[in-house]
Amino acid sequence: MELRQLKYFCQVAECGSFSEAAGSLCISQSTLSQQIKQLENEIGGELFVRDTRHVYLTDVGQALLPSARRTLSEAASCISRMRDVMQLQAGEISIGCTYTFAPMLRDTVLTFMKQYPGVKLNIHCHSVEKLMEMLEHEKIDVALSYKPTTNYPNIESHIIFDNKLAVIVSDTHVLAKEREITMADLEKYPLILPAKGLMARTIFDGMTEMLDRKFDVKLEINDVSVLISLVRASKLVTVLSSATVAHKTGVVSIPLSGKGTEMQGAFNFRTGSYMKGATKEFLRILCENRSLQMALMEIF
Amino acid sequence: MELRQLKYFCQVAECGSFSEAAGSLCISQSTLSQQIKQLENEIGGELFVRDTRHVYLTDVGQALLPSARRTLSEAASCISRMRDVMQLQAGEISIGCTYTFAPMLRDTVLTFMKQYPGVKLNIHCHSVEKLMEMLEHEKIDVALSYKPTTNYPNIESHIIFDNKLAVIVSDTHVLAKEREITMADLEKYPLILPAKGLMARTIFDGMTEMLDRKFDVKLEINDVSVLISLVRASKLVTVLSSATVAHKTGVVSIPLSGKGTEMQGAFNFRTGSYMKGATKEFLRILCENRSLQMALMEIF
DNA sequence: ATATATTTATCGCTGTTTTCGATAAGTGCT
DNA sequence: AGCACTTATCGAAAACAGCGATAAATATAT
Repeated sequence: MELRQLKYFCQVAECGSFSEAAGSLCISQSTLSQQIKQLENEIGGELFVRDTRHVYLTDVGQALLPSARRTLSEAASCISRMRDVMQLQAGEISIGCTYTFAPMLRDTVLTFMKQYPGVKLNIHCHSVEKLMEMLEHEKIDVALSYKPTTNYPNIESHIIFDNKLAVIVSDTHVLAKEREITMADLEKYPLILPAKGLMARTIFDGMTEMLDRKFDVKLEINDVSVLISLVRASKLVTVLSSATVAHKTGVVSIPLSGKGTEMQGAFNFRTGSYMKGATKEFLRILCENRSLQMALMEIF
Repeated sequence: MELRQLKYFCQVAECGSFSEAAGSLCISQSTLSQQIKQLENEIGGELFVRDTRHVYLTDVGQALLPSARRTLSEAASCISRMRDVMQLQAGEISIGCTYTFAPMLRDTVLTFMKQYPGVKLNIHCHSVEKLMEMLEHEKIDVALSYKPTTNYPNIESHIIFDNKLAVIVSDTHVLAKEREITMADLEKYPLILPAKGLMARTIFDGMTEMLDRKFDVKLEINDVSVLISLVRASKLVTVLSSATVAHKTGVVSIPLSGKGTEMQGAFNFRTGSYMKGATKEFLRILCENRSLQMALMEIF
């Protein structure tokens, strides 16, 4: 049994005539006769009673008709669903990002949802390590984060902006007016640090591990928003990528001198793997919006 | 797009491998590759991403998979529905009968329902004329009635028993003991007649139209049950086919002498037309039961 | 690094199937 | 009886599914 035969069958049932059905199907009447006969042979029963003037459905034919129509309609919906996905009118993508990157996604998400209302967007905020694992297991299609310092196999990173680790203080802090701050300067102030696992902390640790600095670390915390609000409301000092506080009020970021402060904003995806059309679109929109953020970046 | 290709596609998606899918489908891997490629060409998009080790669904493929499965399952249900109907495990038939015949159907209906619980039975009680019209318009598959006196084109009658018009009286009536009654005798008693349209009346009118009889008709009624109960409870006399009162108590039927008293019980169906398997079965059961009724018939 | 094994794609060929046009056969209508 | 219209059948041609062999690619093993 093939879809072609079901289509032929339904047409004959609708027309009540082989010749008329053959006409509207644009095939010869003989072909139609043969195909119906073949279907009947396969089933082992007659589908039509052929009066020389008309054609009637047998009880078996009557049983087949609604089922055949449903089958054809399901087949049609196969096509339309695929076309919808291809035209980005349907489907679903999952975007991963670090908590630091989440605020940057706002405009991209809004633009994407507006442009592709049929596509469902799933956003997962996690640590870089968790994101890389999710990428590997295909839980997400792409991950936005600072480029991981460790190398993950089968994962490729595409850098979208360069950033540097900076010192963050309240805008009323005595350091707020400085043009640049050294690691030595930092020893003089009470610190509050992002918890281990966050990229800023990883970079910071990388910078300090060769040195013999003694910092006055008062607190570690893994929530960047809370970290920033603590800094804003106190004389405490922290280090974060300058982009993280780009939109925040009440705090300022001051370049941190030294080597190894570079942090690269990137999207990460499975090497060689297929990327969904909708994901590509999301990234395209992200990169368009990026120019805005780049401008902000370049202030520092 | 054909069912074959959808089947292949689903198998590849399930196996995650062309070669393995080809094995379980009992076709060569090259054929499978070609068929999937053909499907992809028709759609205008890729369904799988071929890693040399594994095969992954693209977003289009992911969209197709559930739809394809539904389509295949609908196609399978086409087959099973038709098989059910062919094996008389599903379907529906409509039986027409006159009010006179309805009581005779009881046992047939019970046997049929027991034997074919999956088949729905519709029973329509109407006048012979209405039944013939319904037959013509395919509202019913077969009609049970006395063979119509007028000839309907395209309708064939198959006689299942012979019967005669009889005089019906209460078993306490003075005529109850008679062996035979003539038309002349009937003039001496008050009559109650079945209304015009009922077959017994048609026969009776046929017998009297050539004669110049003056009957004392007290009442006409088109409900046979009420007619019989009136006769049972009074000294009134009526005429009906003897079979009609075969099962009734309190009334007796006495042969009516004269010509043209013959009435033939028959099932009527469209000439040349296809008869559903379930209808044939219903009639077979009816005719088996008929032997019982024939025995009753032969009493008179 | 090289070889091996495994996987998918492609090519040429074969048998089958679909399709067509022509024709036969059947039946209602004039 | 003949016409008009239907479906079935036949033979030929085109299209297609399917196969085996082979190429190309790459992960795994050596």
